[in-house]
Amino acid sequence: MFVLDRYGRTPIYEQLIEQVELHVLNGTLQPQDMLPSVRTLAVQLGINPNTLQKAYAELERRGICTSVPGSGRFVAADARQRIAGDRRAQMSTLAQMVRELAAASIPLPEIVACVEAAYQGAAAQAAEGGKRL
Amino acid sequence: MFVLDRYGRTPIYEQLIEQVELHVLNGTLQPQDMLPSVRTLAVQLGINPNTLQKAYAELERRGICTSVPGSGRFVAADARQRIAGDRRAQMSTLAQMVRELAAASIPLPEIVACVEAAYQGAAAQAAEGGKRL
DNA sequence: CAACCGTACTAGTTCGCATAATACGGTTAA
DNA sequence: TTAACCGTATTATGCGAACTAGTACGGTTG
Repeated sequence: MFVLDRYGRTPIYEQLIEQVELHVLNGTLQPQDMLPSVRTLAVQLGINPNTLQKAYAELERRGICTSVPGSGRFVAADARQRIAGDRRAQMSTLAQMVRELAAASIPLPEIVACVEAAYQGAAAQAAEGGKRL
Repeated sequence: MFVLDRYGRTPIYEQLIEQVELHVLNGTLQPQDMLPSVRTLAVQLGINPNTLQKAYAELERRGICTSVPGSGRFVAADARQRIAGDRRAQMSTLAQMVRELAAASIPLPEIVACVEAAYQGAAAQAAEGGKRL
């Protein structure tokens, strides 16, 4: 359910945040679902519980999940909307990347084709995920 | 000519690499142009010569510039092509980002519009730069 | 009561980045 | 030729972020 890159530059806790969000977006994690507990998932991934705690705390700060001490941690009802909102704001990053490609004289159609292909691929995968529900 | 962000997460030496490449792409730096010397630029930017050395060494490894000990460091003849090639390879990163936006249910037309706008903006800026040469 | 859950805190390690200081060899021009 | 540049190399150091380790406390569940 979670795959970590131990050697990249992105911290583990950010990778965890990213992956939880992706699971929420593609429906693997639904509202009210319980997230794996700090201890069990830490053991399963071979990382320190504190690292996981940090990721969960950040997810909670973003309103993507809520914690119930003694019981567990659950996906918020409006988690998907919150994440989608954040992603929309992220589009400025996409724009920056496109500007750099433009500076490299990479033709616009090539970029657009790449974008559309990626989008179609993701949409297909989402449809796959939908069947599982 | 160079602007650094001292507080961001990206290392200074990577920012330097990025900016040199951008200057090559937009024509501020032309083939055979001499790059600022390690010492002078280090003083000018208020950074350590070693940090600059690291950036220059990486640029050289990529074949974007060549060093002539005792004389200076110069932009390679095919620097622009090399950078453009690297950027083309970078498009997988762009695709990944698009997939995430797709997962967030952000409509494709919205993404494409953003891409085209960014591209047009960059193209316009490139035309501006061209006039200066 | 036992076995979970989240939470909090302190301490210590590791690693990359940046700095500091110094030294060596080659080129250029006065 | 000598001074003033150039690139290059080496060693030591400081620093902060990320991560680990260990421990402790309170709440919930069965």
